Amino acid sequence: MSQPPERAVPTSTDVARRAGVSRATVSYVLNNAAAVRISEPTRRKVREAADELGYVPHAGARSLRSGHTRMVLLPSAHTPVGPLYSTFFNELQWALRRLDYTVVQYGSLGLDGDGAARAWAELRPVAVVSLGEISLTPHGVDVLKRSGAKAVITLGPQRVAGAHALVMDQREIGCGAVSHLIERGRRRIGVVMPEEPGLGLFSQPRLAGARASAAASGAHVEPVPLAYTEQSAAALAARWRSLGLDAVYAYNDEYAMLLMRALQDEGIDVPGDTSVIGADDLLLGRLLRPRLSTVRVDLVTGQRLAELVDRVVRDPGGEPERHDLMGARAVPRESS
Amino acid sequence: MSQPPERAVPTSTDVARRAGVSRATVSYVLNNAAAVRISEPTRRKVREAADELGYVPHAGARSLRSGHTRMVLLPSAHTPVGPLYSTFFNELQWALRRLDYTVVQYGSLGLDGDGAARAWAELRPVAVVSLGEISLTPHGVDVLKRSGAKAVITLGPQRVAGAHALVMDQREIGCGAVSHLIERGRRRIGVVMPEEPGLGLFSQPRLAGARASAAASGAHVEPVPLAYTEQSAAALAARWRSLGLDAVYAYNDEYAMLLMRALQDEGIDVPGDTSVIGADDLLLGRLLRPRLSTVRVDLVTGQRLAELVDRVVRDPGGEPERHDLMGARAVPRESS
DNA sequence: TTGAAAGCGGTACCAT
DNA sequence: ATGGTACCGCTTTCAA
Repeated sequence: MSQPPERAVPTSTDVARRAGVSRATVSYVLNNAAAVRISEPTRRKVREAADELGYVPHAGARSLRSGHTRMVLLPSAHTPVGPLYSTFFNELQWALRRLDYTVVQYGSLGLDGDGAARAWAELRPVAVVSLGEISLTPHGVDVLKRSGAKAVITLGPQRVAGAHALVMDQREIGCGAVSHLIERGRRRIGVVMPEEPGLGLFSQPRLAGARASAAASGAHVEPVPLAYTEQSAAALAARWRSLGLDAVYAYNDEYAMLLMRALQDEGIDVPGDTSVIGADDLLLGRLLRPRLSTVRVDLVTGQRLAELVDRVVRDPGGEPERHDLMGARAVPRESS
Repeated sequence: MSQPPERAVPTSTDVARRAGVSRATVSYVLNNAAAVRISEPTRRKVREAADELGYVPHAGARSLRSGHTRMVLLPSAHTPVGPLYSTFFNELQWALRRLDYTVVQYGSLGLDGDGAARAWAELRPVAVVSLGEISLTPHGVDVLKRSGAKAVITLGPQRVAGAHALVMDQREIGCGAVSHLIERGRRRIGVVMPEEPGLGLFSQPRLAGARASAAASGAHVEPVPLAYTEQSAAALAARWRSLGLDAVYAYNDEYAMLLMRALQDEGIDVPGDTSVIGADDLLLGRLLRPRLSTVRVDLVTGQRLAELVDRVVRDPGGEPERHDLMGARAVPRESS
């Protein structure tokens, strides 16, 4: 099929030569240019030539000429965990494609905020939608905008100067969890803080929300570190009684399941001795006994976010908006 | 920060003017060109000017000039499920970046094989590593190679003509699971087939492996459709006894956990009446009682795959190789 | 209806 | 040590 002898990549010049027309005509035909009328026979010749050569236009050359792209760049450091994010992500990509954008995820693992922004800017995306795993600085936002990005949108716990912010206030999750526990009469509440790196952007605001909620009713909140391993959970369970807590909000359902099992193995009754609540409403949480209470998060739909991206791209003039996008509500089951 | 009045994107010409040098010098300095010697004061002036302007080179223009890119494109349709894939994915991205590649995931949801290949080819990636969620055709491979891709690597259940194939033979998973069940003395084995779309590329070969393994010992294999919902699991459990099966390999741990719980709720003893085994070795599987047996999959490390990509890019001449990359072995716990 | 030509931003050869 | 310049592939204006 493909010879080593470096077959040259076919260009529009090759197509033109093969079809016996000029490069201009090739461009007109292949882009269905409305402004000019090209005869049907010519169109066919051009298309055939392009097909036979396996011609594919060079996106870089095109963007160089036109001065813009239709690329929406989604930075991704850790691929987002959980079905919540992946559903959202897929929706967003699908909706953006329908709006005729090219959606590209840029793996930015191991890049700092400004370095990442520079790397993204090299691709001249028309929009950047950051899910907040990588911390975008105000300076990074500026670099992107100077490089031609019409829309820089952050979707995360905090807003960033200069960017349109879709604030997913993670505090609401911690708040919802702890409020529920307090309603259940709990007063000394542990909040699991995952030890895994990269989760701080989520766990910190969740803790803050938990604190706020507790402060309002004079309850006590105690951060509890936990790694996502059985050993770590067992160790925590072993010293659980000494902590004197009567409830725990365990970051999300996965950590909650892990901890709940460890507590049970230690002979601690859930929810009798200790209430447990997670977050994300994973199906698996319903399989445990007692069924895991959780906080359900209502994320913005990918569809709506795609529409916002498109609106900002078309009219970049507007002031950076701030939207609150997340609703969180406790779903009591049996573990609390 | 950013005015509506369309501030022009700074180019190397702007940097040159501001630094009082030529564009050539700017290029030399910013790329640390070894061939030419530029005085230190000039270097500083150029760098300062670039900084002040927020200059970021245009990747498209660069690739146009140089005739190649360092982009490795990873098509992604459904973001891969499970910690196995995401770990692998992150490793791969990280390792490729260390080799100085730009890693980009291209969301291809809703594109057919050839359309997708064309879309990818427009970006002129130097390599494409397809995880097999999108079906790459031989023609698609050819389009990519003609557009300059040095390496087209498929990582999936089947090989594709023209591409280097890293065959992850999913059959081994089904084979490992069913062999284990047969060793345990089981003879009538259900194989869960997820009803969710997009999983067929994985579930079909797993079933084939299960069949192959069963045929060798005269055991019976029965495909059992199951959706990832509690209702579906309950319905299946309700008619379980009528199926007359004494074991089930449930695609992966998530489906296995779901089904095991439903069977238990139906009063069916696991593993007494029915053995259950999953795959992927999720931590959560160990939290259930009985602990879930599973098949652990040893995927190629991202590091090694990155090295292969790099090798093929540097020496594209070689014949498409075929590597077998996956080892699978049963991890018996308590459910089988 | 079609073609010639300029120019987008960056690189690298060849002069100076 | 630095500058002038041709060229990469594509689009689009203008002329024929």
